[in-house]
Amino acid sequence: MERMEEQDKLGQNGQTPEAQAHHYDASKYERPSVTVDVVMMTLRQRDLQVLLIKRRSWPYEGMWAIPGGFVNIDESLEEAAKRELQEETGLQDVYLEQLYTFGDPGRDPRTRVITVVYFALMDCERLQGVRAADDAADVDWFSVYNLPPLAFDHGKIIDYVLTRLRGKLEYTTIAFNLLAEQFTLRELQRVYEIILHRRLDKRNFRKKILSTGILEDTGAKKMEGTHRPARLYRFNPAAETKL
Amino acid sequence: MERMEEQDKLGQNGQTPEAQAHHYDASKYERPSVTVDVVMMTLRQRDLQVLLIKRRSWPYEGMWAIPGGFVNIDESLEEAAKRELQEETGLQDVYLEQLYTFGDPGRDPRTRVITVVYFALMDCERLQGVRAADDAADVDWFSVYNLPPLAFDHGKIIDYVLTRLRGKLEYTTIAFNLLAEQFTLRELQRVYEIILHRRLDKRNFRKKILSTGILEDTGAKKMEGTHRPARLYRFNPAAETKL
DNA sequence: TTATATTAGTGTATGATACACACTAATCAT
DNA sequence: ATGATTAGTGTGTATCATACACTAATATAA
Repeated sequence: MERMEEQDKLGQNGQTPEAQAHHYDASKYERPSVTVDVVMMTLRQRDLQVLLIKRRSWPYEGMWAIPGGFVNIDESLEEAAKRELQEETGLQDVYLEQLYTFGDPGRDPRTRVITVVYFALMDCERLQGVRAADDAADVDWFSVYNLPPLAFDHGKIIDYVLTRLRGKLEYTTIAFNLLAEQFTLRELQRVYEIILHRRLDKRNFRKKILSTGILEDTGAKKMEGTHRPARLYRFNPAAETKL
Repeated sequence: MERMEEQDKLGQNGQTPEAQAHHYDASKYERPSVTVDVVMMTLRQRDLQVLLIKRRSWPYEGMWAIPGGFVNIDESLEEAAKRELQEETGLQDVYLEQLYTFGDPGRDPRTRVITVVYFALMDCERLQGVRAADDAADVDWFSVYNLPPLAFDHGKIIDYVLTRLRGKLEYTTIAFNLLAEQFTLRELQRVYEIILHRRLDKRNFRKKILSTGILEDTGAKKMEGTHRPARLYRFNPAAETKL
């Protein structure tokens, strides 16, 4: 009955496993590496897009991958994800959510890597210009509906993000993170349509959203193009009710 | 622009971070430990209960904790959780789901520990007798509605399990994992009532469950007590429709 | 054998929500 | 003034959620 050891995961003396290694089979306590990967998504060109980085070396050389990096010893997982986000897009204060942790041995042929996957949503207006100069051709946005060959298990990870995003769209206010501060109802509807990948009825959509009271009319209108101008709304987080 | 290193998480040569330590600030690559914790839940005595282990040493000596242990270098996270489950309850083929990964520095005062939390559901009939002899008083079942003082951030973790369990109850067939193969509709209703912690209307509950077609009448009846016997049903996973 | 206690099992009416569907309103350009 | 373009609006129908009370079948005890 190995419960004694299991109960007190780090042994009786509070030392790390390495310090106890001479008591045990050392391989038993060989440690996996921990990374965070961040799936960054935005709406561009009426499309749901994800940021990918082109790998320059083995393994999966030349394939595209989700950005990620090691968790430093003194930062939380979320801090690591935020750092990653900042390094890749220059943005802070972005919606960030932990998704799932992938840790199969063999998912990385080099060594055992356990990766905690976060996903981030940002509106592309804030993204304008920021890091636009960074077109060294090794980082780019791709449509989630038309992805290039992906390294590691990253295809599976993006599928999973999409499933979760669709699920949360129905009962949370997550969609607002993909829009600027002010937006028209049609723009909001387009967010839903692009993510759910199907048309929605305009009247029913407006009725449903407006009935929840999560939108505030700014009074302003969006004058653009040769047609009737649309009211601009703002998300009212105070009325954080369920959809 | 640190993208080069970030992109290729393990460096250009495929070696582990330790092997590269002389190139870098070593502390940057000091590695956290990774454990899995398994929140095992069952229905006993008309109550939702969780398995806890009493700590025998610092930190949190004498407090109760969720069972957990290191992830071995060659096993997947799920395999580690299954192993943990097997060690604590002797059961295999139990419902197991990854919940969330907790990794704040400081959540364990000894060293940096990132823990991937799984939760497991089991029916207490299978649990009968198994490991019943194991009453060394350092492992026991507790009502989730009346928990003892818990070590680490384990209170938060159990809260989180309960929230997720309640959410999934509404739109999945997760509840069946807490019952034996055959059960009456009243027993199923009781599972829902105990987890949601409120009374449900008998007629509406039966109507809803039966209308989904996920139950199969076994033909048998449960003869027990001095009252009308109840039909016994079986879960039909073929009709894995949504609730 | 009859009465009693106990839980199983059943239906209907009402309100709320989801869905399908087509025309008018306001602006810009010509 | 006209045409092109997108914004904005309401109603009827079907489906689903909810509230609610009595009869049925068994075991036990008188």
